[in-house]
Amino acid sequence: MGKAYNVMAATCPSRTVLHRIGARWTVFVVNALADGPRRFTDLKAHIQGITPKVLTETLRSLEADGLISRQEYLENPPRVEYALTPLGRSLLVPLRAVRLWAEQHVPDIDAARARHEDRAATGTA
Amino acid sequence: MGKAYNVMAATCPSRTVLHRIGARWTVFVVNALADGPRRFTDLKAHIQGITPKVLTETLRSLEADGLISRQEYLENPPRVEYALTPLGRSLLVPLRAVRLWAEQHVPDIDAARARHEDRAATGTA
DNA sequence: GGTACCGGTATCAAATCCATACCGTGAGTC
DNA sequence: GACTCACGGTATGGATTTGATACCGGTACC
Repeated sequence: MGKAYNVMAATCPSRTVLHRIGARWTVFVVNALADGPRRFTDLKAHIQGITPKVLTETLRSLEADGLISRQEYLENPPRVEYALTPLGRSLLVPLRAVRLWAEQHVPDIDAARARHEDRAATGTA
Repeated sequence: MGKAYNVMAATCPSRTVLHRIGARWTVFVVNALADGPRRFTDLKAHIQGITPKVLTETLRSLEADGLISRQEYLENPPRVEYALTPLGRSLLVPLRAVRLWAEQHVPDIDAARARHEDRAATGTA
């Protein structure tokens, strides 16, 4: 069967999937859970700059899509652990590649941006 | 040297790179250019649902980051072609993987969403 | 002269994202 | 028994992004 869905079609369901993946913080959360379950506060500290509200929203969305699981322990103090599901772990593969690409190509992008600045400053010539 | 940048650090430059990659339409545009240069109107038609404004913005950003090139032909009628640069082509590799994942896992995500709906409707039990 | 195509802009509304502050529960603590 | 703290979040309200729709200047064609 292979490719039944085509992302370029406006009505294709894969659109909504890609939308979720492309959401601002998905790649961070999924990568952060790569090494095992983490707690809310732990995630918040690890993913620097994320606000609790956005983290909550991201986690809820990912949970709704079956990419992560939320396990509540009614201990003391109450503890909540988030972990990747098998589906989430399969997404980790391409997302890790994206993260790696980003980390490896910072100099290239920076250089391109500098060149662009130059060209803009010098005039359109 | 390998990994000099860490995406999880708030101040890391790789953040801005990941931000650009994760922008709403980047994955579509880069994938759309996979098979060779395309013209503005062609892109707009191919990437269904994108508005000209957003397409323009996305193309400008990608150009600034050196991921695509914009070639203007002063012929008649005037023609503008966008193409991936070598850097953009290297990004194509992980992005194509993301696209494939999205296209392949639609049923899984749909099923998860349905389960989630169910659970929400039935009550928290 | 009127219409259509190309490569976009302009304008304004809507969705999203973010910062900051706050809440309820229970534990420790004095 | 009031005070404070950590955990796992919410509430609020503003900034940023995204989107829909309409339009523009230039040229060719009819």
